[in-house]
Amino acid sequence: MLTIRDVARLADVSVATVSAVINGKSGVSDKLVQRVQRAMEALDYHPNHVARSLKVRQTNTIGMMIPDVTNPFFADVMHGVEGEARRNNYSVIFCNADEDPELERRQLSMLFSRRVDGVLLAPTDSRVAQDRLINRRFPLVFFDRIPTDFAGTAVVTDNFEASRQAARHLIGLGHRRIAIITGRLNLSNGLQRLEGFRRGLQEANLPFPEAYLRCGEFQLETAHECGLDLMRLAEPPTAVFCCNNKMTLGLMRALGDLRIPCPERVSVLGFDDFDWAVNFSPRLTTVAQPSYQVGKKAVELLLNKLRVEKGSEGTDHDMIVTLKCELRVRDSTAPPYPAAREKRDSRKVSTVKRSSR
Amino acid sequence: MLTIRDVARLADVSVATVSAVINGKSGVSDKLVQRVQRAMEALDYHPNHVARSLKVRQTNTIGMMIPDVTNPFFADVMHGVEGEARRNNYSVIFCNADEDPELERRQLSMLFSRRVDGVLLAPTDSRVAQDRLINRRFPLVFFDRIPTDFAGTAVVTDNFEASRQAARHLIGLGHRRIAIITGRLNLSNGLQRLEGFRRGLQEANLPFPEAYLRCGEFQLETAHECGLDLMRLAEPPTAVFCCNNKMTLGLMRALGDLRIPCPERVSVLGFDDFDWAVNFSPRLTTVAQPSYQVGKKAVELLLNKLRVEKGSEGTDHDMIVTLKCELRVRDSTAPPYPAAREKRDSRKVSTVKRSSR
DNA sequence: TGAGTTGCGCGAAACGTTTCGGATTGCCAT
DNA sequence: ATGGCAATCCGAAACGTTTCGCGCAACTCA
Repeated sequence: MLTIRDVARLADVSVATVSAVINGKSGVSDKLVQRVQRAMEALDYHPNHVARSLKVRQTNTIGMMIPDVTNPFFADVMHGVEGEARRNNYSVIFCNADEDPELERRQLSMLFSRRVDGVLLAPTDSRVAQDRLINRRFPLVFFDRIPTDFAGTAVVTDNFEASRQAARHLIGLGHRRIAIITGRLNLSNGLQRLEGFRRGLQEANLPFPEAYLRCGEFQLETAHECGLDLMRLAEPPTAVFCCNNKMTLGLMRALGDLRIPCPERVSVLGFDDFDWAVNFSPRLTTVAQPSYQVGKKAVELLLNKLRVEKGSEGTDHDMIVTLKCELRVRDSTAPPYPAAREKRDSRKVSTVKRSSR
Repeated sequence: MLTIRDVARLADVSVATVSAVINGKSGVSDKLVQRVQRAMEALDYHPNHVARSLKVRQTNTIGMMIPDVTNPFFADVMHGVEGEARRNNYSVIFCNADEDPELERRQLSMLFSRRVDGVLLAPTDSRVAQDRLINRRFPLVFFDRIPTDFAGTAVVTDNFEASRQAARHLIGLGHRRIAIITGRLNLSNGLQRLEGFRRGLQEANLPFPEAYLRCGEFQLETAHECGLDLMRLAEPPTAVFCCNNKMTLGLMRALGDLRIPCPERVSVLGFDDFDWAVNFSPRLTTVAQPSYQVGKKAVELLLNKLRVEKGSEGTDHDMIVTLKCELRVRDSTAPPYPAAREKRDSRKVSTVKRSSR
C-alpha cells in the first residue's frame, strides 16, 4: 500500500512537505505544491485516514445509536444525520440497539474504543443515558427521547403540545370517549405524548378513565392487543390516539380483525406521519414529526460541541431544542357515531381543514 | 486519555504483556492475566482501536453504500447488514449516495481513505461498478443490483423469476391488457423485472404494446405520471405491474386522482412488500423480497472474501447468489372488468391462494 | 551435572501520519 | 562585506498499538 513516503520520494521532497500540501497549509512554494500534487495524482495516492486519526487524536467520525432501524421515522433522521455529517466531512458509524439496553451499552463501549468524536443517541432506557461514565467518554447529544430529569443537550419534538392538539382535534369533532395507546413511559417521547393528551382532555373537562389508557410499548403486536381489548369494552371509545406509527398499524389491524369501520365507528389519530399514510384505508390523520430536521439539527449541535471542545470558537451551553410537529388532518378522524346525538356538543367540526398530503 | 502503558505501569508488567492479555493470546501466566485485568478494570481502560487498526492494517469496518435510505427496502437490508456485522465484530460506516454517481464516487474514495476492510455496494450506475481502480482498492460485494455484464460477487433476488410469476398471476386472473411501470433499466434490478415480466407475457402469447411499457425511474412522482398517462389511454390496461414500492405508491395516487377503483377497474401488483401493504386500500398484492437476508448474506460473502484474503482459510470464487422472492396475493389483484366477458379465458382464477400477511 | 527444551516475560521496532524546531537560502539594509 | 530577517524546507519525535526475537529461569533427560 502506498504511503506518504512514496509520494515524497517521487516528488523529491520530504514527507513533511507532502503532509503540508495535503492539508493545504501555507508556506510551501507553488513549484513544490505542483510537484507533490502531480506525484499524488500519478500514484493515485489516498492519505491513510487512520494514521492521521491516531496522530491528531480525532477521527472525524460520529456514532449513531438507533433503537430500531426498521422504523421509518429513524430512517428519516438517519438521512438527515448522514447528509449534515457528510457536508462537514464527518462519517457516521451506525449502530442498532434493537431496544436492548445491554446491547446499547456494549455498542457505546465499542464506539468509544473506536474513538468516535461524539455520538448521537436515542436511548432505550434512562439508566444508560444518566451514566456519568458514558457521558465523560465523549460529547453526546440525544435525540427523539430523553430521560425525565435530563441535563445535557438534545433535540426532540414538541410531543406534549402535539398530543394536546391531537386531543383537541378529536374533542373538536365531538368525541367524548377517547382512548390512548401509549408507548413506553420511561422516556420523554412516550411520557410527553401521554401527558399532552391528558392535558388536552383535562382542558375540555373530559374524563379519562383508566380503561382507556393502554400501553402499547411502541410495538405493533402489543398495540394490536390493546386495540382488541379497547374495542371489546362494554363502552368502547369512539376515538383512539396512537403514540407512534407501528402502534397505529397494530390498531388498524385490530379494527380490521373486528370489522369495525374507521372512521364511521371509531376515529384513529396516529403519531408519526409517513408517505404511506396517504394511501391507507382510510387516509390516516397523523401528527407529523420533522424527522429529517431532527437528524440534521442533532449533528449541528454535536459538531458545535466538538468545535468548542477544541477551543476554537464559541461556547457550549447544554440545551434542549424542540422542533414543532404538524397535525395533518385526513380521513381517519370524523365525528363520532351516532353523529346526530352528539353533534350538538361539537362546534368546531366545520372548521377543521383537511390536509392534502 | 489512558493508554496501554498506564495499565502496564499499574499492573507492573510490560506493555507487550498487556497487549497479550487484551488479545487473549496464550503464553501468559494466570497470575499476570489477573493482575492485568484488574488494572484495566480499575482504570476503566478501553483499547484504542485506531492505533490497533494502524498497526495490524485492518479496521474491522465495512462501508455500506445505499442509493436511498428512505426506501424501506434498504432500511431492512441495513438491518441485516448491521446485525451480521456486529456478530462478527465489524462496524459499518454507512453512506448515502442519493442516487448520484458523482457523490457515490466521492464516498467510495472516502471509504478507501478510511481503510475500510471492504464495502457493500448497491451502485447507482454501471460505470462506477466496473471501475477497475475501485475494484482494486478493497473487496467489494454488490447487492440488490448489478451491471449487465457483471463479474464479481453479489447477492440479488430472483427478479426475473418473480416478475414472470407476477405476470402469470395477472394472466391467470384473466387479464389481457397488462401494463408495467419499470424502474431504471441500466442495472439488473430494473432490467430483470422487465424481462421476467415480458417473458411471462410471451409465454401466454399475449401482446405487449409499446404504450403499456412505462419507465417510472423507481420514483414516486414519475410513476404517478406514468399511471395518469396509462389510465388515460383509449384502451387502458386492466392490470399494472409496478417495479418497486415507491412506484406502486405513485400509481395508487394516480388511481386515486382519477377515481379509478382498484381492483374493480384495474388490478395492481407491486414489487417490494412492506408492513404497510396489509393496511392499504385495498390490501396490496406484492412480490416480497427477503431484504433482511440480502443484507445478512452480503456481509457473509464479504467477510469470507476478507478471510481468504488474509490467507487463513478457504477459497474465494466470485459468485452471484440469488435469493428467492415470494408472491403475496392479497386484494389489489382480481379478475378484470367486466369479469363476465373475459372470465372464460381464465382457468386459474379459483386456485389462487390469498396471503394472510 | 550439563545440555537441550519449554514457558514466560520484556524491549524495541514498526504502522503512516502530523508537527515542532532547526537548517538553509536569498534578500535587503547597513 | 556583514548581520538580520523572511520564506521554505526538512529531520525526527511522537500518536497507541502489535509483534518479533531475545533472555532468563525452570525442567527433563541422559
